[in-house]
Amino acid sequence: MGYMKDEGAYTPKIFEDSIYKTWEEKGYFRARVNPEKKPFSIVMPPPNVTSKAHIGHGLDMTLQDILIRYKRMTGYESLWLPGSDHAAIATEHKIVEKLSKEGKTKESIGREAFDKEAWDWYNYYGGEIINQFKKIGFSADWDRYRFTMDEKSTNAVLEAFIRLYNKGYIYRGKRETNWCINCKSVISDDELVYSDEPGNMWHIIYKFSDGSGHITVATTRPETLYGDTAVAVNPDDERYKDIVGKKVIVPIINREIPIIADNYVEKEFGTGMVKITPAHDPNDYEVGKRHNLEIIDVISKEGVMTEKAGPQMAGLNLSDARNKTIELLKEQGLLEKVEPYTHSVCHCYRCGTVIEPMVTEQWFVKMSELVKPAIKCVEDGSLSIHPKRFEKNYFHWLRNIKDWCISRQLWTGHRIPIYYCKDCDNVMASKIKVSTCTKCGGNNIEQDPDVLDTWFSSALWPLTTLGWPEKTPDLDYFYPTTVLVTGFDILTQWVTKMVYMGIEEQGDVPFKNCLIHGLVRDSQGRKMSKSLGNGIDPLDIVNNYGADTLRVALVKDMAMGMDTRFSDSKVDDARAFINKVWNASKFISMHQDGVKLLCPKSFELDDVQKWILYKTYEITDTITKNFEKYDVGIALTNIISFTLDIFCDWAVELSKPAIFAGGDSKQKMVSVLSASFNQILKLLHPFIPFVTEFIYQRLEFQHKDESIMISQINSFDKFKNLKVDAERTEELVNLITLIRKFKLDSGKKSSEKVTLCVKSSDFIKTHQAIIEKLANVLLVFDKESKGTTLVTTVGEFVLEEEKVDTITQKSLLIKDIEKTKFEIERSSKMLANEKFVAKAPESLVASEREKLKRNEELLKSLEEKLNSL
RNA sequence: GGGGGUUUAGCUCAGCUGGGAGAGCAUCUGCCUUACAAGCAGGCGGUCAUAGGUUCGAGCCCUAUAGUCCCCACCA
Repeated sequence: MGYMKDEGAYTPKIFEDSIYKTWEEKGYFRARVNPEKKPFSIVMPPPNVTSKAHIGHGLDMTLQDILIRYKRMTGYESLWLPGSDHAAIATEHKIVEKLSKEGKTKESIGREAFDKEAWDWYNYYGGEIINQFKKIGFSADWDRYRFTMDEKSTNAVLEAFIRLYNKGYIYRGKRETNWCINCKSVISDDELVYSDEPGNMWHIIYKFSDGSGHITVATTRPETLYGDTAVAVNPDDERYKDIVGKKVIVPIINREIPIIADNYVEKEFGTGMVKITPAHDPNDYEVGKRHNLEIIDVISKEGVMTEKAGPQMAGLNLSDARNKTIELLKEQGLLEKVEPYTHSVCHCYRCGTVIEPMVTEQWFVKMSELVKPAIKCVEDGSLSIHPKRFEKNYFHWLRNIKDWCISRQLWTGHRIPIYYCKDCDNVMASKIKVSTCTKCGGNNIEQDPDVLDTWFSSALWPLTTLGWPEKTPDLDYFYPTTVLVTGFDILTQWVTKMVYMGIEEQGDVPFKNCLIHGLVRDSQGRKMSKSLGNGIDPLDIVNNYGADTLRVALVKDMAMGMDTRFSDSKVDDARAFINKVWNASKFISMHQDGVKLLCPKSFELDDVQKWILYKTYEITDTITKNFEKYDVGIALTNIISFTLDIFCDWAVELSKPAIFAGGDSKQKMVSVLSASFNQILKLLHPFIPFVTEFIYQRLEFQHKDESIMISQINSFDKFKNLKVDAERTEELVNLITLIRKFKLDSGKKSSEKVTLCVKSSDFIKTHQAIIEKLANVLLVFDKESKGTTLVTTVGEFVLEEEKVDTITQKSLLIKDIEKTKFEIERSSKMLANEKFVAKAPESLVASEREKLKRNEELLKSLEEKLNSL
């Protein structure tokens, strides 16, 4: 088995692809309904079908894969359910773009041909991101791959719509909505992006209709004045008390409108007077409703002025309309002043176009009732959000929720299953195409032209992927799923929607836990964005350094819910770590050569072996606890530092004398090291699946499965009781460190083998070989010698020299004495405090007493030594 | 305007139900010691943002202040 000796350094390229292929062929990713095991399930947040994997997917999916793999190895039936999303607006944009290059429009080819285009698009891109995910090692059950537009999903979406419609939760209504004149669709409040932009505040004169003077109103959008139906003041505003109820004339179109009083107006802002344009401002719309004002829409859905704006404006685009309006106002002397003013403008999240508030007819989901159980399930703990603080965001969102606008004026997506009879105005909801009116029997039927918001299907995702609305065994076994992993940015956007839909349609939460992580930022802490060009392609990292390196670089040092930075140095760090594991495996492999492994329980263990096994138990326990808390990043840090600081730095080094001795002692030591390393590989596997599998296949273990992926992590608690014995090795480790430092302090090179004289003792004799090798010294027992001396709790070590270096010796002793005195003082102070002794835990007091005693003894020896000089 | 996060070594960040301040990188000093120079051994470096409070004991809990970041609402 010595074939790894010559394989050199860690080179993931050689094995990652073929390992993944084997896993897939063996069907290890597949989950099935298995009553023998407890289910653990995660529904993958579906990436856009047309997108490429970015570093954010990298983190999100890696976290999920880590959980899935860990649970698979700890006795659960582990299902990771993958899929992708049709991302209506994004896809529609791209198709329209493509058509326009071909000189076509969607209208020119018609709805049916457009659907075909969309499907071509999905199919063209469909596999791409999934293949990328496979490169990163994700162990999703690809056989269950689903798409939000596939037949089953579509059926589920229509089913849910109709159920909600029939229960009265879905209604159609005219509302002030956010209109994107580029997408030619309404977008929801959640899809707005605000940005502060410089503009002007125009102060416009409105004359009283009775000729008794004028008022001045300030506006940032003069072109909307044609839609004004009132001017409002605050009812408590003393300045304007007398004019409420009077009429003013809207400039240019010379329409008469009333002055009204409404609390919405702030006295201090601007002139304290607001022109009210219900058709094109959400607040004005509300004011208009309260005062029964007429709604005059002066901007069309195409973004041009309508005829209602008057003959001079009709047909102009918005910026021309504004310029023309200003010009006319100036001519008529109705523009009092202009001042620069920065205000926040909302844009379409997709195309960046400025949003026009507009009254349109849309479909809505009524939220007031749906939201109640969604709030309750987090309050009562049937759904836990990790970290807990994100509950606040969750509650705040749901408690302030508005009805959800679910219709989009697009062609991409699920078409709303509502049919209108043109003859009798009957409205019918149906999954299948309606051709005859259920009321009048007429055949003049039209389907609603709109499609559903993409989030509507996303909201149902945990249900649809498990087969809902059918009562499938999957749904029965895996629902509610165990945990949903996602970034905090879509906690409110998506998570809340799944929760209330899941409860409404299936009577239970869609997932019992929700794990929230942060954003991946660049090395300077900036968001990664196309415009900055600071994005990192995860596949580049995979190609250059391996998938395992990418995964570690993403997850290490990451605290859940916090943003994390990604940088070259993290990649280097990750790679260095994996290389270390690789080298450790070479060491083990080399010494396994010709050795028949024994079960560590089958022979008498020495101190070092007990320590190795106990420490392995301890790390297993720590990792288990952190996984239970979903502290994945901390679990990784734990296992990394165990591998480096405990296993590589000490276990391997401590084992060398026994191994080099050969024979029986080698056999036992290699058996113990192998058992421990096997456990390390398993604990590491969820994080670095490829390299652990590669190594696992090539090493010998007492119990070895076909693949590490399907092996089980045992608790190792059969070694839990070795704690006390293991402490002797801790002492040994401390001693070696002291001697190493002593050598350097005494002016010796670490490479120089020096002779130390020491009084013989069981402890030192037992570990002589180890001390000599690891500290690079030669121990001579019970020989009188003068020389610089190291005083320790296990004896004095004298550097054999002809002459004592008194200055060095003294300074060393004084340093040690000071340190020890400080320790003694600390312990004494604590123990002198009656309240501490009375109130602190007993074990803590006891260990403090123990320390005090030990240090007092050490101090005595140190002082004796000093006095003797 | 409302809400939340964050502030710990030069840098990036961990830190468990409160019980002696941690890691990596950087830096300094030795060393190619038969797994590993992508390495090993050792060192330097911190008033845990500030001010109070609770406690025998506070990086951790409470209050206030400041810097910084985010979310929500939205300014005519």
